[in-house]
Amino acid sequence: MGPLDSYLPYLLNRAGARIATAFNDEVRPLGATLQIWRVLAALREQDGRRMGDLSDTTSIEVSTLTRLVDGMEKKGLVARRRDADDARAIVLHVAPAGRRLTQRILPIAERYEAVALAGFNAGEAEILKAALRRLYANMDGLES
Amino acid sequence: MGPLDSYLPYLLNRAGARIATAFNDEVRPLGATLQIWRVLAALREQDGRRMGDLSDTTSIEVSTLTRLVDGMEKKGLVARRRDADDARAIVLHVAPAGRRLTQRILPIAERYEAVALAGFNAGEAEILKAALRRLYANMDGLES
DNA sequence: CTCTTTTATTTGTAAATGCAAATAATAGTA
DNA sequence: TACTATTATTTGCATTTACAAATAAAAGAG
Repeated sequence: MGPLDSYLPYLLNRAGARIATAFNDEVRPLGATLQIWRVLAALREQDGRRMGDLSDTTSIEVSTLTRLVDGMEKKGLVARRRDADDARAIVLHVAPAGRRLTQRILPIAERYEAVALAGFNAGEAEILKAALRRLYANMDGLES
Repeated sequence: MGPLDSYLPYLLNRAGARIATAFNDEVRPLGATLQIWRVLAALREQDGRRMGDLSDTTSIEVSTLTRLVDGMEKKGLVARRRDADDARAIVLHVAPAGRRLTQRILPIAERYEAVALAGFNAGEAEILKAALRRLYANMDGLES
């Protein structure tokens, strides 16, 4: 392996970590965290998701998610309901306070997208995103 | 903000998290962790780095790094020395066991690079890496 | 229909994390 | 030189995290 800054996982982590900590600092005054935002954003895309589904889409480990959701529930951001079709499962729904918080964080999220992609034109940005999707899918190749 | 999987910070985190957990699982049998590897890789690139420098290059928060290095020192992977030029600073050096561990992890790291970039040709890979470096640099634009 | 296996979530518990304060040394100023 | 400000690292402490085990329900086998 050559220099660190030609090593892809390094570059990926470095960029991700920098965005994550800056974003986290910025939503803290709103009483949120990056993890809370991840859950809210996933529910915004589709409400009533199962815990396991949320764990997959947010990349938050499922036992960690349980306790994160405990806190969000106490804050009135979300509500747990038992899934009608499968009593093992819990489905999570946004609550009014969660919707309000989402609306407050959205412009910040949009600003981060814009700042991160400054100097990229639309085509370049799409190529980058496609590459990141491919990269994620490529990791299937390890389950051997 | 549209669908999650067109949101760059999301794609970045998702890909990074997947690589990170898989890698972590893989080095665990060797008595290592991803964080330990990050420090070893940084020292492999340049030995005798300061704690603050290591914190920057590994994206590990400096107080977390202190305790991580405590553990690595106990395992004989690295050694702390006081910087001769500036007695406030600590410089970290790899120790023999650290070099051996690095050698064992290197092929795994190389495999991860290869798997992640499967299907990318050399030019595409370099474009992706350049984009990730730019993205990282773009975050300077928030310090306003 | 009972028994076993699989799936979904939570809980126990130890370790990792990160903010803020403490410590220690250098650099700058009068 | 003494005094203040800055920089580097560590420590205190509360929160977050994650592995493994426990719980609970559905699905499959006989």
